[in-house]
Amino acid sequence: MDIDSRTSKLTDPLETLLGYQLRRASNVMMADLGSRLQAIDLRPVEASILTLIDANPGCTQSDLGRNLGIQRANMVPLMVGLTKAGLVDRAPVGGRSQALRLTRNGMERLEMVRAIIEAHEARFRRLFAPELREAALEVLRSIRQEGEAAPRQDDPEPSTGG
Amino acid sequence: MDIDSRTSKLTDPLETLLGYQLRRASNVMMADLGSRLQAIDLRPVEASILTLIDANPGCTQSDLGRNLGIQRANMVPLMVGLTKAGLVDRAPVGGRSQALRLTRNGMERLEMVRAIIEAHEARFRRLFAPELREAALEVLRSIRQEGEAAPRQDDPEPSTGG
DNA sequence: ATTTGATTGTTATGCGCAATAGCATTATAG
DNA sequence: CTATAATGCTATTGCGCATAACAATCAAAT
Repeated sequence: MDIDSRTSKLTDPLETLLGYQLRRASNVMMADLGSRLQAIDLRPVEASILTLIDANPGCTQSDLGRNLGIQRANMVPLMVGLTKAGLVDRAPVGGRSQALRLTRNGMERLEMVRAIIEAHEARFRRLFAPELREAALEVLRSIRQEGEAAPRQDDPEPSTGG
Repeated sequence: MDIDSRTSKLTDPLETLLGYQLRRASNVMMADLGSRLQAIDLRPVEASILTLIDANPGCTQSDLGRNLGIQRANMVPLMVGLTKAGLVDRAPVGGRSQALRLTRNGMERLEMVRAIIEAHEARFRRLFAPELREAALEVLRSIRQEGEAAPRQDDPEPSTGG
């Protein structure tokens, strides 16, 4: 190898890989959001769930799972937690289904979530040239469709997660 | 709620969030790469490591960790695995450090990795309008810098990971 | 030259997220 | 009515990442 063998900066052939950059950028944003949400004792997934329930009162936890790409099984402890925390109310609706709604506490918490998310998004949105913003979101959505439509040969449905 | 209460498609206020879309897109790409790499018995992290060692022969595993955003402690089982698999060679170099190099097997495997990554990247790169490609990578890199530079108040160094 | 500090590889351990398989309950379609 | 499907749930596994601590070795300071 060349000159700076002993420094810690390596030449990085991964820098040009879309998948790699996407992953690291995503991790950075998740870390930022996570640390902000800690202040109101929520994790990113939980914030997503509150947001979704508010926009779709009466939905079931299976609905949420499908939209967020979370397995039914993994939704259980999540919803139990939010319910015990008094943020979500579950009302039997016939069948095994339960209609989900935010409690008053849940709505108040959601307001804080909104403020936090706004600050968080603003921090990073400013890195995008204005003309790029909408286009970027659009491309990201198309990547999702690409993968969720044809997960390659097998059937291993998405992993995504809220 | 409105008309299609009972369908599984919810109205999704998260669609416009950069962080959310980034995360889901990243998960899609990781899933795709993961399933492809399974064919040659490697995981994405391992493929990254092989790539990095090849580009920086003689580097240490701490170097790799720093570049990939992986904790020293978590590098250990990774490198043990790759070494036992006969893909990487570790030679003491003074101090506790070990100089890492790909074995012949490692180089052959890396060739397969390259082909796989190329196909994988091509699948998704085609979703980007050509003018967007370089700009997009650049923005993603800037997001990384943003987060790795100022992880917010505390010191919780990045989580990223290869 | 000896102490101080930093770095490297390592062990152990815990937490969070996601996947799988299986089960009981209830609604719906034939 | 019966077969099918969907919902919520349990249990278990594996992976990724974090922390704390430790021994070995080098580098710098006094």
